Amino acid sequence: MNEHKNVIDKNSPKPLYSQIADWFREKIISKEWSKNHQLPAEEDLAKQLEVSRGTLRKAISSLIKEGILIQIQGKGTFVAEPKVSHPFGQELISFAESMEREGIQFETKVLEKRLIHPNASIQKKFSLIEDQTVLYLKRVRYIDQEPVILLENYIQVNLCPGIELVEFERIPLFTAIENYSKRKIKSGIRQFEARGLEEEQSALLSLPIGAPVLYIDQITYLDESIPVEVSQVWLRSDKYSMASYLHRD
Amino acid sequence: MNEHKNVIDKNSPKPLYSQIADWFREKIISKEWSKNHQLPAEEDLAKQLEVSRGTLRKAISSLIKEGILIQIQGKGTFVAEPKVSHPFGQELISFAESMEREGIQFETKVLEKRLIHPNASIQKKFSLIEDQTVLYLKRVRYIDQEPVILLENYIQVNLCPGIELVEFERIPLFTAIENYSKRKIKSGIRQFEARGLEEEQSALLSLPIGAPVLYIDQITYLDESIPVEVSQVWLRSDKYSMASYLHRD
DNA sequence: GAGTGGTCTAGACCACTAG
DNA sequence: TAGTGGTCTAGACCACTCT
Repeated sequence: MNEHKNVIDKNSPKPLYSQIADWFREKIISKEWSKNHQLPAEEDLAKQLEVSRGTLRKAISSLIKEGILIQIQGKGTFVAEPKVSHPFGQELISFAESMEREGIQFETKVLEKRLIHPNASIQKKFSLIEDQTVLYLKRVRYIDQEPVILLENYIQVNLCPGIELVEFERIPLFTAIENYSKRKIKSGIRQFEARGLEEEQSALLSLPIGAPVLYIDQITYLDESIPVEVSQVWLRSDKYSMASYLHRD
Repeated sequence: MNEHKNVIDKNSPKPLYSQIADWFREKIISKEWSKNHQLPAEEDLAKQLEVSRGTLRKAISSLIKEGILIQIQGKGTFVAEPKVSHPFGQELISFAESMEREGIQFETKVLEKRLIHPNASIQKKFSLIEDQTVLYLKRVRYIDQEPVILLENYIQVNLCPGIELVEFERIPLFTAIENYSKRKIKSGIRQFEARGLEEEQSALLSLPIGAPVLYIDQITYLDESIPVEVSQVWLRSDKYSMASYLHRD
């Protein structure tokens, strides 16, 4: 009768809508549901999954924001055609998480990792009043042996004690922050600019000085608008351009 | 008893949650609710507005995505501190709409407006098979007499007949598309890159050749994933950088 | 008319925060 | 313990699409 029962665990602390969304993503990534596939009607699907229609709709809604599903009133719910790579719908995911989700192979090289006193600009972003130390991280990401992303991160160590010991070659920064702070990352702001490469950066990204790159300034927050991480990212947009799905209410 | 009754019109075709969201925006923009102001509890507010808590939460949720409100479990709902300018939360709004909402004065100069046969790259984005004509628009936007944005738009005229007569100096493109197509714009995709200016563009934006600018490639869709407009935008990110609020579920 | 998604309701219980 | 948001339910009715 109920072939999907096993995928939903009502006793898990993870919300049902989130479990359902994960299950949809799997179906779609595995091509079990390929593009333009029509999903069962909401009412039927809700019955099969033994959840209310509202819960199901919350799951669908998050995938619409990611650009993975589309809904047309009177017709149905369909798997969207993939339009672009590297989408960052509304969901705050790190570059590493994004690449992993897309199945892109990459390597991370840690150039620097040390505790520093941040300059005034970083302090301001953290709303720091006292002169506290933060963990400074400088990394380059390679795809197919080519350098594509240069990242500088500043992490509030007092919010995640012990994080300075993490091997950031393998562990995604967001994972480490959530583990060591024992809290969840809640939101973030990304600001997009275009910049010409300076000498030091140009060597690291194998591009000439002055070459235009996407520059992203990011602040990541825990609950209650507590800033936990500030980063500056230089991105070769010839190799990895970023895209956003937008919707009009 | 009920001081807010007048703001919600249950007979309007506009959904209640959307009316409530507009009402919140007004309260916040007018500073009646200033930053860090705590909103009444959801249950109380729902009673005052004579709507269900679910409807109220849907309105709040859209403002959270825009970065205007934050919610903290156990504490309450608060007006967020403005963090950046030019946010494009989840909402698909045009550059003109965005600037208007922020109260930025700008001027638009139309450099070209004519029907053309688009090249292969544009045709592909429209998924056009036949060789149809589209309306080509080339505009520059000035803020404080300085050129800041260069826009090239390609509009499917057969979806919005008559749109070629619009005075685009005054009328926002999205408004014109919705009026002439008699349909609503539903979604869009923006792809961000960094590019160096070419000669012609550099003259229009008053920047040297090769200067890095934000390049945004956008496709706008009506219902059912019908592409109605394709645009290429060059943006002086020293004058107008774009920011996105992101949230983690 | 039958089938779909879009909106809305009125509850219920849980998780978290603070005094 | 009281107050807050977070999740979930089981319905209802409406708007739209297709035949």
